[in-house]
Amino acid sequence: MTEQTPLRPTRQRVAVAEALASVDDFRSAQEIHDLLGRRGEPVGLATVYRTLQRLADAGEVDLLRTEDGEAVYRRCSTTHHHHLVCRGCGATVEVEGPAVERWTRSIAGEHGFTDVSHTLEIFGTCRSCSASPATD
Amino acid sequence: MTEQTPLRPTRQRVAVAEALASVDDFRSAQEIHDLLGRRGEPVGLATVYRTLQRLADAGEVDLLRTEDGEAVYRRCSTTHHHHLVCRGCGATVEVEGPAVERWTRSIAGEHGFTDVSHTLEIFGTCRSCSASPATD
DNA sequence: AGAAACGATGAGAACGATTGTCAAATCGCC
DNA sequence: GGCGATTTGACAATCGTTCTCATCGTTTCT
Ligand SMILES: [Zn+2]
Ligand SMILES: [Zn+2]
Ligand SMILES: [Zn+2]
Ligand SMILES: [Zn+2]
Repeated sequence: MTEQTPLRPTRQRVAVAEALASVDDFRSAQEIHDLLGRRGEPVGLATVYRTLQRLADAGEVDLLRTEDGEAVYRRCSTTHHHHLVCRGCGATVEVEGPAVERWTRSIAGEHGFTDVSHTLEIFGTCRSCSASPATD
Repeated sequence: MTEQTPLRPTRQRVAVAEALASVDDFRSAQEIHDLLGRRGEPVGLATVYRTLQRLADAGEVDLLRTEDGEAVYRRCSTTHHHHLVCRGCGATVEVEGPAVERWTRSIAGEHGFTDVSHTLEIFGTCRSCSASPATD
């Protein structure tokens, strides 16, 4: 349906994908851009943005917004899931909750809503962060 | 604890609060600012931003981020709840789900996370919007 | 009342994330 | 080896939001 032109695996796109694969938490476009620069395979900022958007649209990476609205991306499993994210270090755990899925669908149905989607993120302080006060 | 100086009910603050009370869906700071302007009681944009933040901090309004990261506010009930929002017209329904609350807490606990909070929003197309194709 | 003290306001500058522009580089293919 | 289509990246432009700071309104002395 929303069929795209098959995208080309350019050096830049590969680099962005690898950068994402090499970290385990959510990163912003700027962070990826910096990471790549430091790593010696510079990719233009605009290209990083474009690539991340494509990946997100294609469902290959998850996108979420930090509390101050910044977009951050993460390479995740492809099945539907949610995230448990540490506010301190960003450590992320993918979680699933069939009951929640059912609940959102049914409550939306009760109110006559169709074409339903949802966002659900859980934030907290992970074990190691509650041990060490904060390396700020 | 996070005790603030008791804020003063200035004309501007009252106006912002009334504007929020007069609508039933989520609105951005800019929208509130425009609304007030049109309504004949102009309030500086910076003041609108400041006021909305205060209200949100005080828990008197709910804040959420649109898909493109913009902050939008709504006067809501003061108990913990979530939202069912129409992507077409913005119509909003407050919903509660004790089971979800329990689930998030327990899953976070299982992973050793403490100090847990969460966000959960449901989006869909409301009855009247699925009837009329879209006034775009 | 008059003055100091202090919070509150608003016009405009500053900011930071994101997107747009467009000429130059790269690729697929003949 | 050339050509049109795609992609890139330096840079400008946008846009929501925050900051600055001179000014204003209240409250609190005196
Ligand atoms: Zn994920
Ligand atoms: Zn889900
Ligand atoms: Zn609400
Ligand atoms: Zn909840």
